[in-house]
Amino acid sequence: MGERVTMADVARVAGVSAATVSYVISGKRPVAPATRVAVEAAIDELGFAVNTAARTLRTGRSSLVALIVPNIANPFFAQLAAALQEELRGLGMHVVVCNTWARRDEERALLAEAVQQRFAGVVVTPFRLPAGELEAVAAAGVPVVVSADVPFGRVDHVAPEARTATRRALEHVTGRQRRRIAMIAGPRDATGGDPRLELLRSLALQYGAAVPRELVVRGEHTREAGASGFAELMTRPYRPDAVFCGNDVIAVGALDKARELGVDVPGEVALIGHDDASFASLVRPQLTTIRYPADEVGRKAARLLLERFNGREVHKTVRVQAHFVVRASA
Amino acid sequence: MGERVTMADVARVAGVSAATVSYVISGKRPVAPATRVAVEAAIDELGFAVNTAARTLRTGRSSLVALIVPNIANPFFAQLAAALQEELRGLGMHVVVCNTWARRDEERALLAEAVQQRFAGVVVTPFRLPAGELEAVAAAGVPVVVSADVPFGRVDHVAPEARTATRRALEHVTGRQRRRIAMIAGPRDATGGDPRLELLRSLALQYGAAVPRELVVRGEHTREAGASGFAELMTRPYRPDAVFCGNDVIAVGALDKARELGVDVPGEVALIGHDDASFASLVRPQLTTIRYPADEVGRKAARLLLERFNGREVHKTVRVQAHFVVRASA
DNA sequence: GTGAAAGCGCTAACAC
DNA sequence: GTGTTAGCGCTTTCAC
Repeated sequence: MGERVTMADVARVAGVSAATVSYVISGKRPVAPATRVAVEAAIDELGFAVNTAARTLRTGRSSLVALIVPNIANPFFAQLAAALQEELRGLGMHVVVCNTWARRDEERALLAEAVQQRFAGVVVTPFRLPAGELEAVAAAGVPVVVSADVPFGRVDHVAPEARTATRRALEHVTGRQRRRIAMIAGPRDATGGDPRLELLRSLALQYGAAVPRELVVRGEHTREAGASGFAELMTRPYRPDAVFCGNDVIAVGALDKARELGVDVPGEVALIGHDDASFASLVRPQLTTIRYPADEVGRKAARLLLERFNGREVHKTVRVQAHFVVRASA
Repeated sequence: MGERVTMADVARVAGVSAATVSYVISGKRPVAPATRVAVEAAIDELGFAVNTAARTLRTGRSSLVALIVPNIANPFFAQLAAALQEELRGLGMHVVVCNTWARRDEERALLAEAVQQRFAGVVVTPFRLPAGELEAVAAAGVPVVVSADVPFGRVDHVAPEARTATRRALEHVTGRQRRRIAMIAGPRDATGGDPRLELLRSLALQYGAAVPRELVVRGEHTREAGASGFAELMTRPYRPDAVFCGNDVIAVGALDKARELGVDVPGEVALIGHDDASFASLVRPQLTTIRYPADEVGRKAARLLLERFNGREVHKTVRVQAHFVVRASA
C-alpha cells in the first residue's frame, strides 16, 4: 500500500515518455488519441495521482487556498468555508483554514506565509490589517479575494449590497414609531471603520430617525461584548427603542442581557442583527437580521479565484445581495 | 516582493553550506554555536522561510493535516477545527478541511488523497466508512486519529466517556417520573451502529425505564430529520415522555416540531440532545444536552498526531469526558 | 563540525 | 506528435 506510483511508472506501462503523461493530464499540448487512451488506461491501472508537492515545487504554485478569517467557529465563516471548499474541490484544490482571532499580527503572518508558500489563492476577511497590505500580497502574485463590506485596496472583492436591506430595516423600525436608534458596533480600531454603522447612520435621517453618538457602543464581535454593550445602552438617559448589532453574535449577547434585565424584546426595544448566522432562527425571540449569504460569498470567492487562475489581471468586485429578514426580535 | 529566498541564499550570506542551514533549522545534527548564530542572523536578515513543497517532495511527508468530517458548518466540527488548527499552528502545520456530507464515497476519496499526497496526518469522524479502511490508511504510513464514539479498527482514537453523563441524564429524567424514553437516532447504515442509542438502552433498565423498539426513529443528522422524527413519535400509541436525540441539530428540529404541534417541552415531553453545540444554549427552551467537548477533542487529536510524529507506533485511545448539562428542555 | 552531491517527481523548454 | 533533459529547493548520506 505504501508504493508510490510516479509518472515514470505510468509512462513505462503506457509505452510513452513521462512528458507525454504530463501533457495528457494537463492538456497543455495536443496528444494523439491512441496515446491518450493508452496513458489513461495506465493511470487507471496503476491508480496514479499527481504528486502535488513535486508539481508545486516545479511550477511555483501550490494547490492550496487559505481561508483567513477571525474565527472559523463563527457559523458565518464556517458556512463560507464549506461553500468555498465545495466549489474548489472539483479542481483538486484544498482549503486551509486560518484563524486570526481578529489580531493584526496573525493576519499579517498568515498572509506572509501564503506568499512564501506560493498558495494558489487567499480568501480573507481582514479585521485589523492595513488596507494596503493586501495589495502587496496580490502584487507578489497570490490572487487575493477579500470578503468584506468595504474594499481593501485594489484586489478582488466580494461585497454585500446592503443598502436596500438596511432601508427595509429602517422602514420596518420607523414604521413602528421607533426613532431612537442605537448600535452595538465592532471595535473602533477595525480597519475600514464600521461600514454597517455608517450605512445605518447615513440612511436613518431619511426615515426621520437618528443614530446619535451617545447611542453607539463598541466592542469585539462576541456574545460578552453584546451583553455589556446592551447593558450600557440601557443606562443611557436617552434610551434607545431600537438596537442594531454589528453581527448576530453580538445580538445574541444583547438578547441575553435583555432577558437578564427584564427588558422586553421587541416590546420595549427592537433588536436587529447582521449576518443571519445559523443560530439566528434558533434563539428566542428569533432574531430579525440583515442577512449576508455566507455560502454565496464562498461560491463567488471561488469563482473570482478561478478567473485569476485563467489569467484575469484587473481586479474586480462582485456583489452579493443582503436581505432584511423579519423574525420576532423587531 | 516576489523574490524567492532559498537556503542557498542563506548559506551564502552566512558563509556556510546549504546543508548546515538545513541542520540549524532541523536540529538533526550538532552545529557549532558560532555557526548557528551566523545562520540565524542570515535567516532573519533575508526573511527566509522553508519551502514546504521542496521539503515535502524530499521527505515524502507533507505538513498538512486533513480534517475529514461530515460537515464543517456543524458548529461542533467548526469548533473542533478551530482547536485543531490552533494546536497545530505552532508546528507549522496546516489544517485542510474536507466535508464528506456523510457520504461513503467522499470519505473514501478524501482518505485516499491524504495517503497519495502523504499528508502528515488525518483527523476523521467517519460516518459510513467500513471500519477496516482506516487501518489501511494508517498502514500506508499516514497517522490517523478517529474522533468517534466507538473505535474504528486499530488506529488512534479520541473517545468520549459518556457513560456517567448518560446515567446522570437517565437519573434526571426518571427522577421526574418519566419512564417512556424515545430516541431520534442517526441513520441505520452508519458504520459502528448507534453507540449513543445503545448506551442509553443498556443503562435505561437500571433506572426502571426502557427505550422500546417502537420508540426509536431514525434519520440523518439534520434539523428536518429531527422535526419529522419528533412528529412520528407523537403519533405513537405508546407516547414517549422523554426524547433523546442523536445530536443537537436533531434536537433543534424536534423542538421546531414540538412548537408547531403545541407539545409542551419539557412539560409534556422532556428533550435531551447530544454535543452541546454552540447553539444549544441559544434555543428556547434552552437545550438540556450531553456535552462532548469539541475543543478538547481537537486538542487531544493534535496531541496524538504529535506523538506519532515523534515515533509512537502502537495505537492509543484517549478519553474526553462527556457531561450532562441541565438546561430547560428536560 | 562541516561540505559536496544526489535525487525526491514533476513541468516546460528545446529538440526532432 | 513525442522524447530528452534540466532543474525547482530541500534533506541526507557519505566523505573529510
